[in-house]
Amino acid sequence: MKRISMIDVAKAANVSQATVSRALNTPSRVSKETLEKIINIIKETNYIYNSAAADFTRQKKTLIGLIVFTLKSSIQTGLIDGIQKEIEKTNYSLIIGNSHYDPATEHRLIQEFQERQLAGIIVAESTELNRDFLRSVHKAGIHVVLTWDKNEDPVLDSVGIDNYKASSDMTNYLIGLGHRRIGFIAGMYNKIERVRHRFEGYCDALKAADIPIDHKLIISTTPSALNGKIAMAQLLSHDPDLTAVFAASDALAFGALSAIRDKKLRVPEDISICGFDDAEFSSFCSPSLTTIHVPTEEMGRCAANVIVEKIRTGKENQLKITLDTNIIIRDSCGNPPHKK
Amino acid sequence: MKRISMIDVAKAANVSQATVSRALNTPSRVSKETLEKIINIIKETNYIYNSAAADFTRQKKTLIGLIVFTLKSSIQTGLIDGIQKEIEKTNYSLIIGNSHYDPATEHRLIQEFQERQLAGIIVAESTELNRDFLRSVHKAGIHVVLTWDKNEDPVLDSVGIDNYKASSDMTNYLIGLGHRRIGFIAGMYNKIERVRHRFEGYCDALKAADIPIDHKLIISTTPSALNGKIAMAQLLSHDPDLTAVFAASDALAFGALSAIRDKKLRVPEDISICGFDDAEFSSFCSPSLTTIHVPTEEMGRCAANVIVEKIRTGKENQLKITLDTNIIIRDSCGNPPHKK
DNA sequence: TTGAAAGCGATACCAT
DNA sequence: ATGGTATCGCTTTCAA
Repeated sequence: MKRISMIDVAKAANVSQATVSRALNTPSRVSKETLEKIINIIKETNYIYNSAAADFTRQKKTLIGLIVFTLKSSIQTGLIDGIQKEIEKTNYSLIIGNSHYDPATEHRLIQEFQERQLAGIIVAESTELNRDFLRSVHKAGIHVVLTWDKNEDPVLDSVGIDNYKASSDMTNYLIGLGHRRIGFIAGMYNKIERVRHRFEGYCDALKAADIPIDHKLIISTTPSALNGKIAMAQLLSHDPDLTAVFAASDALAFGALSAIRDKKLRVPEDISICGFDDAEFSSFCSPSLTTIHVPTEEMGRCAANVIVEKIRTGKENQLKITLDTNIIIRDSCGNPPHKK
Repeated sequence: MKRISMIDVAKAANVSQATVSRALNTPSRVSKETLEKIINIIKETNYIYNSAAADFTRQKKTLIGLIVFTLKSSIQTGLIDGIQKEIEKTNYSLIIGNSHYDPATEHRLIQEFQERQLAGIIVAESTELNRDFLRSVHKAGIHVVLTWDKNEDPVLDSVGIDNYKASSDMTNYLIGLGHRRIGFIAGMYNKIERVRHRFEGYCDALKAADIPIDHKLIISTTPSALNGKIAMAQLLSHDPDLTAVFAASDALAFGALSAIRDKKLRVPEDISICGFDDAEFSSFCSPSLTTIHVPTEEMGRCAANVIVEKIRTGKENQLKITLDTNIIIRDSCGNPPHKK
């Protein structure tokens, strides 16, 4: 049993294939009777329109690709959700690739997306290693939007937040509370630009306050509650003078809280903790977490809108959008304990 | 500037297009010199292989669709991550649709996927309303795998867990601890099959223990920490006799813990709480959460493998796979307090 | 309003 | 090992 195609419908309706195509795409350009006849035949025959063939003929895909580092994070999920919500309003669909923090995988995904002739690619955090490649893809006519970080790329569009500033603001907040020995737990800042910017924000804020940077207080790890707990336990056992820790993601901060409880210390009386992201759980944990709110969903929506707009208009102007973040003060930070 | 196509490469290399195609797909069937020549030309000309056109010609797509109810849940994320990890080992790509709990949207997505000629569709929780449609899609040659629930569908494959049994086991555990007034907070069991099965498991366990079902103790809401908190606050203010609450998702349970803290009650001394899912945060919150471990990632991997296998072999045998769940006992459940 | 026909970019069968 | 060519299912110009 062969699959029914447009030509079969045309024959059955005694019209040309062109007319069937018009009936489906621009019904206003077909007479009422013909339209009705065609619609009926389609129903009778269970004809399924082949949008893949249409894309092929039109020489343009209706797919947009998204590349993320990981899917296991509420933060990425918020972004994806936002992107999805905007994309689904259009006739585009979203195709997702996961690079697992690996530049080579990311490269492969970009190439694959290019070969699939996608209309556009949103990259949540490309490593700088692939920037040249992305620029060449962009030059070849596929729209590219970088997201997550306020980005200096001279060619590519970007939609992100100012990770550096948010991080330095938060560090200053801790300094303002009186802390001098402030630990820092973060993702892999050697690999991920936005995390590096957070790290730089932390360092520069300390420098500006004449606090020396102590590398024993800095831990880089894969962001997860478990790793946050491990990192915090390590800091606590090595550094009795520590009075505050800035965890550059809420998942890490959440795990850190658990390590502190295990040591029978109190937050914020004995030690202050703050996070970065404003994940859903952060306002419900105990104590609730002081953190930086990141508008992940809005960021996703914005990135999606930018790329759809670019695809539709074909404009070449570069767009750089930076969304605001702000410190959400809750219960996990306070003044440092008095020296014993 | 026109895009370079295979025919251009062929001309430049003084061979036929067929040879270029062979060079790319089955290099062993091309002489060494020819192959080399072609490779060079490709590099020089920056030719990009058009896999969309190849899919079209071959009459089969290399895309697999996934439909989820929501992306905002670590549970869905685990599933997606698992699917992704297996899919990316193959030459298929994953395209994601979000139905937002809406059957009509789900219907639209299924249709869209069918029109895109996808090789297969994984549906994380279709509403039963769309089962007929899915069966027709399956009949039309697109492989379909249902996931999340042990499923009785007579035609479609499924990979899931036994939500009913897990839920009744957990309820029995609470009953075994001595609880008689057990609240239940869950997602929308009227709309989602797996949640309904959890609800039925709870009800049947109570019945079996001769505990009457009290609808004032049952709340249905959208799963999130916030809603869990709201629901728990409501239960606490209406029902002073309540000694335990079974939240049918960890996010709800997490919010419930927060509501209990606000009332200055202790867990588990005053009230026991258990969840469902075993989300990452559940072992790090305070108290750590007794819950049901769901192998989301494995479920995703398994669903992906099933669909890829079906696509490749074209086999028609129906597969029903049920993965095991188990109760993870942590610190949030205990015996009920003594009657005052 | 409708039809005829070219074309999109590859694959794959059949020859040579 | 290589080439010629029909073909996939649709869109789109040009004519009628």
